[in-house]
Amino acid sequence: MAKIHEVAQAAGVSISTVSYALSGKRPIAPETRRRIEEAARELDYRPNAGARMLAGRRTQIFALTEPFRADTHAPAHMAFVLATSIAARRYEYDVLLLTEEEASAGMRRVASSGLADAVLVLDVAPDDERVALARRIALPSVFIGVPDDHEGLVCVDLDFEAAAALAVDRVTGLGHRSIGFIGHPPASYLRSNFPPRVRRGLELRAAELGVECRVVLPESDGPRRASVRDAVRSLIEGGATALVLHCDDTSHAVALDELAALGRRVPEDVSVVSVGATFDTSAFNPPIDSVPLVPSASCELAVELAMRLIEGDELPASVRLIAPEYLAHGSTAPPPGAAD
Amino acid sequence: MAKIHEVAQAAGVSISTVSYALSGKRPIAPETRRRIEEAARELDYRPNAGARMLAGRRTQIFALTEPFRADTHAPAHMAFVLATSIAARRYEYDVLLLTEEEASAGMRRVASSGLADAVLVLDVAPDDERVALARRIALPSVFIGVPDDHEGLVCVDLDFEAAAALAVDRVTGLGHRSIGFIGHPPASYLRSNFPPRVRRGLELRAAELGVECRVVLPESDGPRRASVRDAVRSLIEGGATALVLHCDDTSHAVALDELAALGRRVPEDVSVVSVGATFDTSAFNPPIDSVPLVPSASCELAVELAMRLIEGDELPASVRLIAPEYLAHGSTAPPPGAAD
DNA sequence: TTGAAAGCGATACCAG
DNA sequence: CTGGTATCGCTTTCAA
Repeated sequence: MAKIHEVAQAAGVSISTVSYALSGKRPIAPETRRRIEEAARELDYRPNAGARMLAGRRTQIFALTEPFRADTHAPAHMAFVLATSIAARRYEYDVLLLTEEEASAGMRRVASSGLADAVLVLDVAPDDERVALARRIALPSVFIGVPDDHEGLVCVDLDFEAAAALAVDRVTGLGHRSIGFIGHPPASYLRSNFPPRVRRGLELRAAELGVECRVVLPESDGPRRASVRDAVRSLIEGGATALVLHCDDTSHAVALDELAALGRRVPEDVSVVSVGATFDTSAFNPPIDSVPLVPSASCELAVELAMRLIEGDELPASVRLIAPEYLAHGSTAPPPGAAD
Repeated sequence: MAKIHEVAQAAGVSISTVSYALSGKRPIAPETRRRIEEAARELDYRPNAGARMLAGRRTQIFALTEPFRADTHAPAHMAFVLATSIAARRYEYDVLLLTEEEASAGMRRVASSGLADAVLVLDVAPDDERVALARRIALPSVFIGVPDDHEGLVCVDLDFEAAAALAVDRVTGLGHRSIGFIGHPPASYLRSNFPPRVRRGLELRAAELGVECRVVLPESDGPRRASVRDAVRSLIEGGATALVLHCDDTSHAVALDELAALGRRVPEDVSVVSVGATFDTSAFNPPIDSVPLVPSASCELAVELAMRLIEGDELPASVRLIAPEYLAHGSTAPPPGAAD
């Protein structure tokens, strides 16, 4: 824990010169800068965090609020936390965790104690209580996800509707006229904001294109994942030649397994596309086409917006939807019997 | 962001009195204290974090290092992070996240900038590089998990060997003479420190008691989780009347499913005990006895030890193993054909 | 291009 | 039981 004073002494300059040399906030003679940097390195000097916060009116910390809900999907959630942390480090920011009940009380606490410069809101619910809080506190905040009432907020998210539409476009373009959709469990459509958006995007585009579309929302637990299997079977037997999946990784695996059990090959007999997955769909057997939800994309944008808010930029409150991308892995083809 | 000065003014006292009243570090007249507390509440006053760190030489922050490894089990990991955060809040501490490459570089950074008062080390590998770091930095650290070389460190963990032994004791006490063990995938036994400890505890106690014990370490992915199913089948056909499980939740479900498929009832035909699970084994069908790994137990102890280190207590470097507990849920019974 | 010194907002010592 | 004030280590204005 060397202090700036020691660095100054070692380099034979004043402390203000050290500060400026290290922050780059004003020009320093090359030779002086060299001596300072060397001294700093030798002493393993880093500005004291507390002193910096106090004098610099910058904490270099983001508060990340994440209410681990009962139905939070752990792997996806972890990916977002990790992506946020990595994005933050690019700006020399650290991440402070606010969990559970603390996700709200903590926001207030952090705001009034000046522990963070901005709040990043994760795992957003449609009627999220953090919306009201974000409006009241002094800190800028960015939502990763879109609550129902988002007036005056800065939100970032994948354009889930466009993502679903992209999947529909793909298989429709290949000639499919009947699409089966396997979604999350029904309860998710009430608690989370994105499942309905995927569904809506799918149904809207299907209607626009005049293709048939059947939706099933199976429970994703239970013995042998029976309801996912049932869903696959009923959709296939109902004539679907393309399956669009928006569910967890295990349900993906079960669905593919059931297709195999039914003797349907992918993509020769059935085309399959995954929408909004955070896991690697190319690792399945066979690899599955995907319109993924990329945590780093959302989190990098969120962090960038947060930085601009911190710097005082007046960002227009708005929902920034990230354009989806289609990743082909060979799981789609024209439907069986299609004229080439 | 009210300051102490405003509170003092509102309450008609000096700022030092406000500070003392709020920190409780010296006696204050009841009436004075009342006025101060009211003023603080009305102004939503909280001491500025930076100023507090600087003047008080306490950051009220724990750094939590967690290198999201590729094979990190997300739900378990999340449970530990959450438990740590909750335990920390009991002492009015916040948690700063250090992930990825930052898990090491971040430790150094946080130590030399005085951003945290202590480091909590999660997801410990047998040959963890953070061990060497912990020895070099000025901050106290507590490991949640036990690295191979833990000399001079304070470590906290479940007594996995005792946990496994407890499971063996249970079924042996009921009359079982042949135990089947289904563990994590083989790779985990190299990368993590606890799977080998469970296995060792199991085999040791089985040997002591003179009961047969067969170990299978199935891959936990793959279509239909075939290797878990194979494991169950081969163990049962090999004569095992009791199954000890130390694997992820899905593998548990698959194993139970396979038992059902084989027509074996639990516990009438086969007894089942789970060891080291962080998930709720009573939610399976049927509910499964468990010697659980309780994140809150480990994390609360770790935080308590960290607090004592921060306060300057000279704790002896040591591995604190938490005694396991057996939770009965009705999945064990005497083996079929046992004389009552 | 550099230095001196005034804060930043608490804590805690020294007085009274 | 309460107040004044030095101090924490840095950033940043003001001056040279």
